[in-house]
Amino acid sequence: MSVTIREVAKLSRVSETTVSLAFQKDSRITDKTRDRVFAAAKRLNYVPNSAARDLRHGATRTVGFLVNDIGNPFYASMVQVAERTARALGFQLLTVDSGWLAERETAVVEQLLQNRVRGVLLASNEKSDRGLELLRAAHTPLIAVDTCPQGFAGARVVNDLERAGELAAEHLAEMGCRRLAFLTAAESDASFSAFVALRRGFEQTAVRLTAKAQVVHAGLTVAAGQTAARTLLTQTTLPDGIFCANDLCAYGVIEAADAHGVRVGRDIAVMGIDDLETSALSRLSLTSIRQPVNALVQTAVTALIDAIEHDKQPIIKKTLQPELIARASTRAKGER
Amino acid sequence: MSVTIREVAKLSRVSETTVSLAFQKDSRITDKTRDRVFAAAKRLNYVPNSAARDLRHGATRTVGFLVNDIGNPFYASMVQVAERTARALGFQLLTVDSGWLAERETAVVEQLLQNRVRGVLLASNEKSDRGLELLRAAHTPLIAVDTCPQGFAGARVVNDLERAGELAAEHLAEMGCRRLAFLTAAESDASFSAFVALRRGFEQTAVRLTAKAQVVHAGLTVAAGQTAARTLLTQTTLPDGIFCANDLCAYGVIEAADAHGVRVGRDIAVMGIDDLETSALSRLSLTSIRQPVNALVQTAVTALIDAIEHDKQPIIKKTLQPELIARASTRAKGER
DNA sequence: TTGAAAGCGCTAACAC
DNA sequence: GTGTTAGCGCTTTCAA
Repeated sequence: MSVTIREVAKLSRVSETTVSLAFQKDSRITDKTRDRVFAAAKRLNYVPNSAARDLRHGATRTVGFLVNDIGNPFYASMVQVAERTARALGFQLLTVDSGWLAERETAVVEQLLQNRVRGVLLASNEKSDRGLELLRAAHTPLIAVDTCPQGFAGARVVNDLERAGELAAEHLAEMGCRRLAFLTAAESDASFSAFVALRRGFEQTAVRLTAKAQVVHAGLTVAAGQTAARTLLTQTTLPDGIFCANDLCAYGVIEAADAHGVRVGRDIAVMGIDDLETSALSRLSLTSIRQPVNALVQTAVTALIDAIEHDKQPIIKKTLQPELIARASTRAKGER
Repeated sequence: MSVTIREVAKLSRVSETTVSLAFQKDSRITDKTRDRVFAAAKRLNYVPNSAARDLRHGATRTVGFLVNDIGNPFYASMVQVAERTARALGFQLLTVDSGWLAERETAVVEQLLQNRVRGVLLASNEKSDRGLELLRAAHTPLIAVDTCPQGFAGARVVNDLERAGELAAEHLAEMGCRRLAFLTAAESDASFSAFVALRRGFEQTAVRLTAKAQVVHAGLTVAAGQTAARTLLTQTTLPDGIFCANDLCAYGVIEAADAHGVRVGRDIAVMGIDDLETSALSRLSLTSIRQPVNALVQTAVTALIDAIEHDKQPIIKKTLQPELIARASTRAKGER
């Protein structure tokens, strides 16, 4: 197969130990020997085998990251930050994608365990509890990021999504809206804690400030928002303030509203959450809620790796505050 | 550390061999023994250690994917498709992100080699040749996807980006534009083959149909397109047809044009490439070039794994054709 | 049908 | 400062 330490040892006329020590920059090795070893290694294109090293060490230098949908820009940027943070701390990141599916979630958790990841970042809300069970049974250090699975008592670095829901309802009420609606994820995904929290915050505040809010199962894509909004806009009493479970969905609502001749920001207020780069474009100018993704992921990865290095369970419980970014899609009545 | 095959063997009162065989569903093991083994394994929460397995086998079941920027939706969706395709074929995917940086590119290639990936999908255009050299020295099966590094003679499944550039220039010319401009990546990244190919196709066709095209270094983000366009729009003779190296950049151009009172689709035509979901929104309605990402990645991963399974180098050379999606951002003079 | 033993590539005692 | 040796968890002859 591939070049081993043995061949490097042979070529540089030292023992395997010496080669190993040279690669670990052990101070016992002379510069001269080290150079000889490195020269041989380079000539042979030797690359250490991490499986062998890990096996010997009894531990890897890998952390896992479980996300729902890596194709979604929100998760993709989390993965990017996580990878860099982990790398800077000497760990590699193994990202797996559950695709919002229970069965795949267990499959990928199993994959992480087979790979003996030292810790796991959880940004996937469990459909089943099986994955969590497995991780717990393995005593794998765990940190929930972004949102926290229902009934999960462990460490977390999360966005205050209930507060985000409140912010949304408060803002819409303040802008003069009286018939609020929340467009959440598809029926099958709406039980995920993120959406539950958003909904709770939104509904409670809506009830307090205006009236009972309508909840509609839409989805997290432009197409889903569009479809849901089409139905909504043909109702006899249409809502005048719509909060979507993400920005993409809100784009779909805007699209449908435009098509129906309903003026966004005048007849109806629309807002989302995630604050994607495109939401700031003046043509969309979507009011959104920004989540401090970078800080979130950096904090989580750092805490996770710290726990790993100190051989303890992570205990961090941090809640980051969302920020409302008001734009033209939700203008006050007076300004209309 | 973690539970090993030995403990499962002990609990189920068989040898380690039997446990191993049982897990491989070897036909020599009786159903009865198998059940006993599985029961014990479950009780102990045994999960096989893939490092040990791989070491013994002398080979992993992992393929690597090297991308430039996983935060970019275009790459993110490639990763998602690659992961699923690989999983379906019994391989796991190890994704690494070069961040467009030469040094990181070599670092992550080294990481892939240490992990003994059996093959690599290359969607990162090399800044240095070092990464490629390493991979070649290791005889790692390699397939370039999306675009092909300069001077790379190996297997590839690519988009015909030169043709994409032609399509863009042809379309703009047909729409009546006479002063074309190409907004490419930042100076430091513009030598990547993808942008070189786009530029070549665009310039050659522009020269043939209209006049010499202007080339401007912008970048691949909204902000970059906006900045570049601001400069461009204050020129004495501004271009009337702009082709951007991706959709995000084009959004930035539209934003700047709106701000300058230059009417997109009337005074100026703007188009991009990638055809992001948001480009179809009527408020943006960005003409773009669609690349068959799913087919591309599926084909590449399948070919790569096929080569791996048959212990040969991949030889596929496939070029997929881009498709122009005309929208309102580039309307014909007559329709204005 | 099951078990004993060797070895994948590497590291860490321990000896020299 | 360098070498010898054992063993990480697993699979795979080969023997029983």
